[in-house]
Amino acid sequence: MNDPKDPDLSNDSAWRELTASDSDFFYRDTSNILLSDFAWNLPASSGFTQTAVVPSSITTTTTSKTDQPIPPSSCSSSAAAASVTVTEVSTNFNNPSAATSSSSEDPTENSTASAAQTPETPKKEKKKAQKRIRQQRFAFMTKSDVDNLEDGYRWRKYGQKAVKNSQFPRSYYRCTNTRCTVKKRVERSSEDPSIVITTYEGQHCHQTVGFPRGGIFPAHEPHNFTSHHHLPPPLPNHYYYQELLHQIHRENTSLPQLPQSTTEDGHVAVSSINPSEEGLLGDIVPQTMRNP
DNA sequence: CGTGTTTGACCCGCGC
DNA sequence: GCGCGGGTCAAACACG
Repeated sequence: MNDPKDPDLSNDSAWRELTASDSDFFYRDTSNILLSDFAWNLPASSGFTQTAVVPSSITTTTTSKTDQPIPPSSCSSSAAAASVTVTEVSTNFNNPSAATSSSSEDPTENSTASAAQTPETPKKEKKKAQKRIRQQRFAFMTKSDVDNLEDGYRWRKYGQKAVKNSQFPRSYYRCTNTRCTVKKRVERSSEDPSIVITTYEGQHCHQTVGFPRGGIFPAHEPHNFTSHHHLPPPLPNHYYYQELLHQIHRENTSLPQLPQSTTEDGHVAVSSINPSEEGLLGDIVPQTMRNP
């Protein structure tokens, strides 16, 4: 609110990392990293051209110099070919507020609150019983001309609100899976209308439903994440981030040539992440997830 | 008819 | 306590 760039992010404890600076937004100006890398599936047909990822527990700054278009429906190949350059990743997985929100709050509460409602339940009582839960959130800043980016999940719009200090309304979506409590908000940046800020809240308890052409992870690429889809819904959210970074690492190491550069703000681009470097992955990627 | 969107009303948290 | 603003609900509506 005090920051016109993200008007409402500052008043939410979940956004403390995000609002520290602009770089906290994982804004990838020209990169081709796909949301599929983070268990979100974004086909090129969705119309987006540039993406950014903001796990609320990760502070990341990136730079990349590729302008190649995103190949449609080829998440794995495009991801492998993507020029992913991680310049700075500071892990905050020990964020007390984040840990609290994920561990002590029952993600099913939102859905059960409505599912358990009987038709004769007075509206007020419903509302009272329904505690407003904040789950961990992360946002994508996406340069796109379409608001609702396709990410492999089906979303049902349940609200739209005008946002103060922004000329663009904010749309509210929730996953159409009745047992899934994931929500997302979509709004355009008031500063740069070409940028769509998509904020995800919660974790999907199911796989993607919409894409016959791929899903989250390609079948030919065995992935640790798939094996964890059997887990109950309330996965620790940082698992996504672990996976995120793991993906980035794998992609980087698979790249024959990686750009190295120094960002404008002085961050030195790191073209690969050595899993042996405990400084980063030691904190966030379990040994079992690392490549030998 | 099923599914998704629109939109006004309502609720809630927070700052003053 | 009050007002503001964000978030949600739910009826009406649109669409395939």
